[in-house]
Amino acid sequence: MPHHRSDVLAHAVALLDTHGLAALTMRRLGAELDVQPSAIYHHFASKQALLAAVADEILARGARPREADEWPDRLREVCSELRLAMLAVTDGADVVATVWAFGLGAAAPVAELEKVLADAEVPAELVPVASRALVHYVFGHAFEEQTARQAVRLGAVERSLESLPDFDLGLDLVIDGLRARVG
Amino acid sequence: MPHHRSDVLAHAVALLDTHGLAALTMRRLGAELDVQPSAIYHHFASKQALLAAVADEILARGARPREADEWPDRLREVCSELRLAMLAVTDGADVVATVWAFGLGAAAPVAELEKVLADAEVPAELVPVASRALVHYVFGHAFEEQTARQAVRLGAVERSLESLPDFDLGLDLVIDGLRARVG
DNA sequence: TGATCAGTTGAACGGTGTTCAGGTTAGGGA
DNA sequence: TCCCTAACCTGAACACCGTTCAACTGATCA
Repeated sequence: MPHHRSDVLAHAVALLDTHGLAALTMRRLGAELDVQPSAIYHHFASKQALLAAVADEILARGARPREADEWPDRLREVCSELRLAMLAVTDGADVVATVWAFGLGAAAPVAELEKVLADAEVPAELVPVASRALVHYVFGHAFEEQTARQAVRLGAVERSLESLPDFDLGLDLVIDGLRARVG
Repeated sequence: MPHHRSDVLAHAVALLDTHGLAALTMRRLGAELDVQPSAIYHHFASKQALLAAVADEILARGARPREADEWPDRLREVCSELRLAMLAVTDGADVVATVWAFGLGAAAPVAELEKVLADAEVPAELVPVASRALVHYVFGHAFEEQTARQAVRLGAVERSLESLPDFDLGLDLVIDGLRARVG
């Protein structure tokens, strides 16, 4: 029974979530689809392209409505959505951050951050700086949180998760520094 | 002629710097040392352990004297040293950030950041938050800068490096947010 | 009926990290 | 001088990996 691109993508995300990034190989994904590994290349040009689609799918699944009016809360909304979307899937932060870093996808959140900043009275030269600082913080924090969470789950470490710094607190650090430069 | 652990490490850093992380293979490193790949396992338990040592070596080579008196400048010194150390070696940001994220090494800069913050009048619960926010920013910025730089050098992209956000500006964003919570 | 085309097969290529039993070689104590 | 120990290395193998390619299937549609 032939599969569509969306089937392959869905199985890839499921495999990632249940067994982690290390298990997301072309061979194993092929086995999951009852198909030879080479068949996947009919749907995705390379594993990188597949991972890019997986990253975008992770972000799409984590979409949430926008409600805030003020730009600081708007920034918090975007960053929080990004964080929760990545944390919702095993190794999601790793996949999304890597895909974004190589410019292969996952560009929507940064674009939205830049739009929010531009609509506020943030100086133009600060817009890329601030969006980068925010997204680096979110990626770094989510990756660290997810790694620690999985290390604890596997029993590798007993270090409690309470030692993880609070996400919103660090976010406010950047936002406050930004607020001091507006109006 | 037998090699020492330090020989292997030095060759690994040289290979990384001249040909990039993708070329840092046990087989290739063995060839560089005129030795079988398996010989390397006598000096390092795994490739991960080798990379951890490489990361620490990169940081050690980038050490610079401390001169600042005030804590904000002290934070700038530590972050700048970390950034320059990583940028000094091809794919250095990738290696150091990955090793740190998995808790295998490169812990010194974060420890120093935490010490500087603790010595200042920064509230105790803010110390881990702030050090994480700073280090995530430095890693993210350096990785992005290094990736873009190498893409340009390889002619893959002509996008100029001027579009890269200024490092110090983003750093001040965090430091200012921090300063607002002190004294 | 025949052509088209999305989807798949199965084998192969050239890599990767890692393991392991056994060999070599240099140095120091008896 | 002999022997032993420890450091270091060999060479082959194992179990994977991403990717390519010519050839095959099967449904859709003119």
